[in-house]
Amino acid sequence: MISQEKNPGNAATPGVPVKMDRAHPVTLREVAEAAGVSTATVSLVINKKKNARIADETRQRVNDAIRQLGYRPNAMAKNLVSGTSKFIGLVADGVATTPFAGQIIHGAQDEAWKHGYALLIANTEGNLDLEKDAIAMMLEYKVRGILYSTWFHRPTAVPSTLRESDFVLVNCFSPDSPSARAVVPDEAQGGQSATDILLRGGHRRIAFINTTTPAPAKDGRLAGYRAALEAAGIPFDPALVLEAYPDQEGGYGATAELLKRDVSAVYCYNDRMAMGLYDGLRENGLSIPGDIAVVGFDNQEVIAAHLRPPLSTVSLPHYELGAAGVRMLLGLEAAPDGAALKIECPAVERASVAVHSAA
Amino acid sequence: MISQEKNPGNAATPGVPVKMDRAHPVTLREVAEAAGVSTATVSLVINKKKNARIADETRQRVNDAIRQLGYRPNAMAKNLVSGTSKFIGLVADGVATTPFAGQIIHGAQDEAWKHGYALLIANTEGNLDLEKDAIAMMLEYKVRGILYSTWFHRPTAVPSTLRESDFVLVNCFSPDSPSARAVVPDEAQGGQSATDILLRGGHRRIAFINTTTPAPAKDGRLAGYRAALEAAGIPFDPALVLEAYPDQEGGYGATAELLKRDVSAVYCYNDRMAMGLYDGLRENGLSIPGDIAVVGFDNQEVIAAHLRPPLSTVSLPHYELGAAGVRMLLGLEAAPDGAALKIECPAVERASVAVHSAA
DNA sequence: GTGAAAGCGCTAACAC
DNA sequence: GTGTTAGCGCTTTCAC
Repeated sequence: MISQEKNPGNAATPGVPVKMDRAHPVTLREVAEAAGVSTATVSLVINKKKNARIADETRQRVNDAIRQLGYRPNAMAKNLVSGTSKFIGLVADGVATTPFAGQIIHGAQDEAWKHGYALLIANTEGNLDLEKDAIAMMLEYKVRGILYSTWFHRPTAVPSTLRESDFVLVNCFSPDSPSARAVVPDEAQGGQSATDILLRGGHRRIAFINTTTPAPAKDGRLAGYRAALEAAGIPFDPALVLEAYPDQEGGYGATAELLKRDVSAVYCYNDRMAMGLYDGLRENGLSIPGDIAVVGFDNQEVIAAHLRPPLSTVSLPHYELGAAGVRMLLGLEAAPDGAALKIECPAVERASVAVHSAA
Repeated sequence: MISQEKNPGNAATPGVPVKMDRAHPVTLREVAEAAGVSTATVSLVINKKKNARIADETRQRVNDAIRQLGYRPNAMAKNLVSGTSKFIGLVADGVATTPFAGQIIHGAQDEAWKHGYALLIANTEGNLDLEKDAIAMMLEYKVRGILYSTWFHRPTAVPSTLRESDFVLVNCFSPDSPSARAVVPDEAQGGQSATDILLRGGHRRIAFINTTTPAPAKDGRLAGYRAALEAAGIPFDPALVLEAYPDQEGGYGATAELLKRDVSAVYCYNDRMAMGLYDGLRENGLSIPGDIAVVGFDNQEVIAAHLRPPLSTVSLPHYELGAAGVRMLLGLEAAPDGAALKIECPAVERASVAVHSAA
């Protein structure tokens, strides 16, 4: 066991609060005694109450005592009195696990903090018992509300205990209780933006390598592709839509099929597929974007920004998802139509699509 | 504003706890009244006190009342009484931001949970004011202790307020206060393991592309490389150590220099460099691992596992760092020598090094 | 201007 | 076996 003093050498540093190393932390009552006033007065000073008619001299004495003793308010006591805590819970099925989705935590934490709330997190890794316990814990801490988030965009069931509190679904939605508030990425708009990058590059025959796995993203990204084509007056050709497993190997494996399609550009379901496709294309002696232009989806930084050439793609707005979740929870924002709030997936243009020489 | 009832249709579902939609949640006192016993009895039943001599029939009535009313204990009140909370704070300078370091949160959360603690997190993004506020908040919530973590392994200063609580440095260490408990990755062992993979592959002339940026990792990984060589009886040749910026571009850019060295294997400071090097090698018509074997460091999943060929590397144990941090904080584990606890960086062998045909 | 006192929801002595 | 009661540290009327 390592010995570790809590306040080494404070006594030797004049002017610095000297916190006694007592078992019990300094209480408001002790501050009051030290300042020779009542606890009520100290409370008023601390909370800077508007109509607090406190003599400047008194206020001064109290503040001195606070500094002297190194007083820290006890948030538990505070919350007990007020009945509500300043916590927002975040239960995640794996956002901490997966690389970029940690941004949901980040966005939620920033936004929560901005409004004076602290984040209480729980990673359930999909374990339902754990999830139940996590929610119970948050309920017991009287959280202001709970953000229930999934690491990839998908439908989900709302755990019944979640209803004992305010809650917002983040990156997921509940088909069973459509009235539940939710915030999700706008997959269709993203798919359209991705396709638009290619369209702006002058391409007309554009393939889409979709995923084989069913998901809102699969449908949404395809819908966006079709919408973009339609807006550009290009007829949809089902033959140009391939499917593959959504990772590097899938993208690589789709190369041969793709090359039979005689296209000048490809939009991949995600960046990982694009990464695999890069390899496949290269092996066939094709250059990007010269011979074929490529866009991905997700903007998975480690990959997209550093492939050669850097990959144009569309960003999955995890940070915004977390932040918007908090705002919805706090009633600062709502979906216009009462359905899920859709967050934009912004295009990120890099070098995998040549700039169109305006012909 | 969306209307959202908290307990839709409960009244229609017999057998399910009917939680009134009252402003005030159900209290222990109300449970006591409903069950016709005193609050003390209810408290005893809830906390399953060992020496609680409660009639089975009474216990039954209490439990029924609890279920009936949908009672949830108020953790704030509980903690107020006990004086300590069941929180562990985690302040991070960016673990939620960077891809894989979110695992620190994950590991800490799992381990904390295992011991009955909840995680209170704060991402400071390096902002010192925010950091101070975050620590203050945690102190006010009377956390059991604080994990102070950095997103990459580095020396750090210990904020003075941190000393008001128990704390453990995670993924960082304090040169100024060596007595502060800390847990860090074992870079030297990792470097040695990485080099060993190559050695076992039968390689003798092994280059090391180190980073240009000063960091414990830079020194440690080099030391490990030298130790492995020495253990294998291979003299250290400074000419085989190159330096480059630690990303894809850096690795790619180092290709030319590397090829002048006439080596059969390369150990890269990190996976991103290895990824860039793959491109460089390929452009020079060299195959991996046939012409040249490569190992990386970090085991950045999205990259390492999906390059072609998949990259052999060494894992940065972020999850373990977080978990060990919690254990140290709780006094369940300590560094043997009182210095920083070093966590192993396990080798992850994939296909970028050929298996040695035992000659 | 400031203090006394009630009470937030719970636990733990100590009665009976 | 079970009830009474005194706080935990704080906020908040309401007196003075």
